[in-house]
Formats: sequence, C-alpha cells, structure tokens
Amino acid sequence: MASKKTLLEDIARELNVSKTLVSMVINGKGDSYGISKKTQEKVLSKAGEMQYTPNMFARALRTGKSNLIGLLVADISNPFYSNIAKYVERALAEKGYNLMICSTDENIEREEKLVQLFAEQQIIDGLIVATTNTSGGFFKKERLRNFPIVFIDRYLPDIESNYVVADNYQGSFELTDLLIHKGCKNIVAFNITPSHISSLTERVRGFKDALHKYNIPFSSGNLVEISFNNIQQDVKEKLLKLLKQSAKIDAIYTLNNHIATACLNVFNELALDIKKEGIYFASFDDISLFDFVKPNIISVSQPLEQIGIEAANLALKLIDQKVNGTMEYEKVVLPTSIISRNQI
Amino acid sequence: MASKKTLLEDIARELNVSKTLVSMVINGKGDSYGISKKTQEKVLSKAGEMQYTPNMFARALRTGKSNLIGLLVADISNPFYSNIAKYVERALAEKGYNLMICSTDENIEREEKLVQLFAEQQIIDGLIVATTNTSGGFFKKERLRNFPIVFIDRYLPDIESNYVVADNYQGSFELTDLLIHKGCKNIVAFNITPSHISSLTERVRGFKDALHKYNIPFSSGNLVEISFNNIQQDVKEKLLKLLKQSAKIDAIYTLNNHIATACLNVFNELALDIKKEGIYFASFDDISLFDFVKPNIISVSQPLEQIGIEAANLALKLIDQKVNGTMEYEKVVLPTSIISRNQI
DNA sequence: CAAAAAATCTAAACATATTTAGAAAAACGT
DNA sequence: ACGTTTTTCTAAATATGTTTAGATTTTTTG
Repeated sequence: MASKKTLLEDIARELNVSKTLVSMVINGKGDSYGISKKTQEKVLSKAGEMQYTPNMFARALRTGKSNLIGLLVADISNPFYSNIAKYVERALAEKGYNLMICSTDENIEREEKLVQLFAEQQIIDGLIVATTNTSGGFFKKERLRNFPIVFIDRYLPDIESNYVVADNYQGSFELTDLLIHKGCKNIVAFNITPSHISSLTERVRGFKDALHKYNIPFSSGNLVEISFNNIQQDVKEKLLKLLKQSAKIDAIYTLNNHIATACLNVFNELALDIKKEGIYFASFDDISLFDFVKPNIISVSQPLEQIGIEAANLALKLIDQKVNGTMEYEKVVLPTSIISRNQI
Repeated sequence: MASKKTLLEDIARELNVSKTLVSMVINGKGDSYGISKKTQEKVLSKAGEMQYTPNMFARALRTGKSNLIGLLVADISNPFYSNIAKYVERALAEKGYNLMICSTDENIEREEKLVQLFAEQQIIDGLIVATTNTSGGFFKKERLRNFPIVFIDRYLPDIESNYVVADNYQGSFELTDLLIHKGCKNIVAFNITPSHISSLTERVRGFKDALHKYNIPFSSGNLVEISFNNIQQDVKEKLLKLLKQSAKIDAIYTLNNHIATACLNVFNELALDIKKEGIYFASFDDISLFDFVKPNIISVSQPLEQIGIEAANLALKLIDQKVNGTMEYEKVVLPTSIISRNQI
C-alpha cells in the first residue's frame, strides 16, 4: 500500500488551518504574513513529520519559476564542457538551483529545438549555452531576448548578449609570442572549418597579430584549415604534406583540443618524432592528456572553474534582474594562462 | 510588447471550439475521441500558426508525467560517465524524452538528496543512476521501490533492482588470464578503498579467480589498496615500495582509470620506465589517454554506447510497465573487450 | 418522421501549489 | 463596553493543461 504523497492540504487538515497558511509558512514567509511563531512552529514540525515536499510542477505552474537552469553544450563528452558543467552545477547547487545539461551534438537545429523547448516553455529559469549557432538571428527572437541567457565559450558577435568567455585573443597572442621568443619563424596554425565561431576567430586574430608584432610574414601557408567532418584524415594529409614541403616549419599550433588530439594520433601512428625535427607543438585548450604525451605541448589553459562559476552567477543575476525589470548586458572575459612544458 | 505565450484557450477561442477539443487534437487523440478530420486539421494548423507549445508544468501536474529522465553520476567530468551520458541522451531524445544530468561528487548524502528531489517529487519519470551508495537501505524505501530506477556501472547487491553493467568479473578475469599467458607470475592489482562498490569487488574476484585457475598463489601483496581521498600520493608511495622490494613483480593492474592515471603521473614524474624493467601495465576502463602514453597499456574496455542505450531503453520500458502495473527486475550484463596494445 | 444509434463536441472537475483580498480574533484606547 | 487597530488567519482565484461525464448534433432505421 504505497502511501500517497503528502499534500499541503493534508497538513492543513491535520492542523485545522488553511492551506494558505501552510504554504506561507513552508515558503518562509510566515513572518511577513504575520503568522504567529507558535503556528509556524506547528506547521513546520508537522510538515517534517509527514515528510512533506512541495510539488515542483504545481509550484512552477503558479509562480513561473522552476529553479532549474539549463546548460547546452555541443558535446558533454568533451572534457572541456564536462568540466565546466561540473563547476556550473556546484555553483548552482549552493543557491538551490538544479542544472539540466543537454548536448546538441554540434547541431544547430537540435540546439534551437532545445532552446525553444527549455526557454520559451519556461521549463528553465535561465540558460547557459555554448552555442553552435553563428548568426544570432535565432536568439534575436522577441521571446528569447527577454530570457536570461548566458553564452559561454563562444558568443555571437552580431547580437548584444551576456557572455563569459576566456580571452581567446590574448591567450593566442601570448602563445604565439612565446613561440616566437623561442625562435620560431614559421609557425603553422591548424584551424577547423567552418570556423565562424567567435573563439576560433579570436584565436586566429591573436595568432596573426603576434606574428605582425614581430614583423613575421603571414602567408596562407601559415593557416591550415581542417574540415570538421573529417578531422583525423584531414589532419594526417595536411600534416604529412607540411613535413615534406621544402619550406621548413618550426612550430605547429593547433587551435583546439580536437585538432591537437588528431595530430597526436598521427604522430603516434607514424611514429613521427616532431621534437627531433626541431618543431614545437602548441595548442589552445589544455587537456589532461597533454601531461602525458610526447612531444611536450605548450598550451593555453582556460580557467574552467572560473568560467563555470561566473556563468552560473551571471545567470542567477540575470534571473534576478528580470524579475526586477532592469536588464543589462554583461560581458565577462577571463584571462587564460600558458602552460609551458619544457620543450625541446 | 512581448506577445504573451499562446495558450490552449487562445486557440479554442479563435476557432470557437472548446479547449477540451483542442487539447485532444494536440495530443494526437483526436481520432480516438471522435473529432472530425476537418476539425483536427483546423486546430493543428491554427496551433502551428499561433506557435502553440504546451506548458510542460501544467501538463506534468495533471498527468503526473514529465517526459524527463534523470541521470545521476558521481562526476560528470569523468569521461567514463560523460560518454555514457551522451549516449543515454541520444537514445532518449529519439523517444521524445529529455535528460537531466546531475553529479553527486561521489557524495552519498548529495545523491540521496537528489534522488529524493527528483524521484519522490516525480520531477522525472525515471532515474538512471551510478550509485555511490553501498547499503541499498535508502533505495528500499517504499516510495522508491515503485519508481523506475536503472542502476548503471554499479549495483547494490543487497536489493533487487534493474541494472545495466559491464561484466566486470569476466573482463577482469580475461585480462588477468592474458597477463598470465604473457608469462606473468606476480601481478599486483591496485584497488581503491573503500571498495564496496560492486564493480570493484567483481573485478577483484575475477582477478583472484584467474590466478587460481593457473594455481598462481595469491597473497596480500598482490592487492594494494589505495585510499580514495589521497590517490596520487598513495599510489606514489605504494608504487615505489613495490619497485624496491625484493620480490620482483611482472605486472601492474589498476582496477580503474583514476588509479591508472595516478600511476602514469608517477611514471612521468620520476621518469620511470616500467617497460624496461619487464613489467606489464594493465588497467580496467579504457580511456583515450591510453592510446597516447607509454608504457603501452593493456586494458579492459567497457561498451559505453551500449550501456547508455540499454539503460535508456530499460528506463523507458520500466516507465511503461509502471503504468501497466507489472514490474519485473531486469539485469543486463554486457561483455567487455580487451584492448591489447602491443606490449613489451 | 420519430426513435435509436452513432458521431462530435463541451462544461466542469481536477492536478497542486501560490497569492490576493478580505474576514475573524485579539488587543488596545478611552 | 464599544469602536479601532493590529494581529492572525482563510476563502477563493489563479496558473495551464487533461480527463470524465454528459450534451448536442447528425445519421441511420423501421
């Protein structure tokens, strides 16, 4: 005989009070509604005794608040995102919020469907998203414009928005700068296509600007595009071509961890010893793998924990502001750090 | 002027029908309720036109179903779990369900709080959980016993339950068997303490049984316990001691990827070349890292995708059965595979 | 064509809270 | 003791759907 769930009404009946009163007390508004201490005491203890827990749906339906935050990432199995997810979740749990994580599989349509479902439906109170979208058109929609959304990792340049990102430009600039100081003259950066997402364009810009600062010429050969759908194969081809060409290169700089991993795979497979050839290996994004592999990798590490915490807090702040009417855009850019493993 | 959300009533008013009818049609029950094709057509097209999307909370409140499944794991940033999460999510999305992922931080209290919140509150229709609990006492509670729960990775031996796990015993047995065939006589397994979770005890059992099969003596020295709270330091100490001792060991077998990673860190830090000393390195759990490091690692790989898919399907099946009254326990044990990188 | 049967549709109840507007009780002032 | 405040509490409305029981309308049948 599975005993039915305790309802507000059950408590009210037991105590011979109205459910209004019980609701007020349960929600900690007893004082402000002038419920006597004694009654509050009674209600609270009875509620505990009967193991009352409010029905979230009824509450959300009435209040329009679910205490749920959504997190949308391209791929939850990517350690970059799963780590951020962990920190976001921790930060939210402290404030009594729960997190709904969903992967979009780097698929714009799925992303839009999920945003629609979550945000327009008001299933969640706020959204944190590493968007796969590029145009911003979707997020301009009236109903979304008034919804608390925090972009992380990537933002959409053509719309005003709240975001928390690493300083991709500066990180890339510094990394390139470091390589140059180590004597590199012909650094080849591996980018991914399509590459309109902000983080990548910023990294490219940082790379180019650093070269420019030292008057090192940049030619199309310094930026290799890897097709997203065929990373492994494409990296292998481009890499082999590079190593065979007459113009000697002295550093490979992969613009994200996917490409880095693909390169390492190729080195492994072909037993290539980059180091012996006097080529540095550098990458944006630091993943734990880098601590174990050869060649040693110089990397730009993003402050995952900070990104997570800031994003969570910003989301909560926006939710608050929304209630209070005002709504300003906040842009958080966090510094990266170079992890320079003793190279060559 | 942010246009208000479209409600059922709005559509009903526009078309001069009852909202009952609209609801029926929207839910695809038009035929069974005998709503004429023409009317259904009208409703559907108007709903599309007005961009109607039902309010999930109102619906869930009334029906007691949210189309949400919960996934509770110890640590979403652990690639083992985040990969499973990805596959679970995909499988559920196909069936119109969404996934709420939460990390428990390997904290029993937090786990229980979340289960309470999600399951008892009926926020979710079903739960998939890699439990940190050990006793089963918590899950024996009346209200949870009638809730669709699928355990993954680990199950609780002292309660009847539904679970999807890898064949930890068999995988461990085969791995040990392989090592023995390679000539190992003194294999040392690194376990984690506390180690009452089923997956680990099964792995230990497989290890011992394989030794026994070949009449290889097992002594306490063959099983090193690493304390969970201090993995890195503890591994380092135990490892150094082992390598210095007189009795030569010929294989190290780490019982999960955490310990494996810790070992690799030590090898790295101290520039130890296990291989040169003629020691094999093996580990349960295969993570991508293993493809890149030295020494080459023989590992037991778990079928992550299958675990995810089976867990998702089982959860949905249970939800169905719950509605239909019957409720049987299903235990899915999936085969593992050995990844034998050419060692020594 | 009236009665019976079948096909369509609807009013009202319900799911479980929160909140508003106002009632009842207690305390106070003279 | 009676009107006024103040304190404490409650009935009813509300949030947005789903579902039951029954009402209308249409079609069929003798």
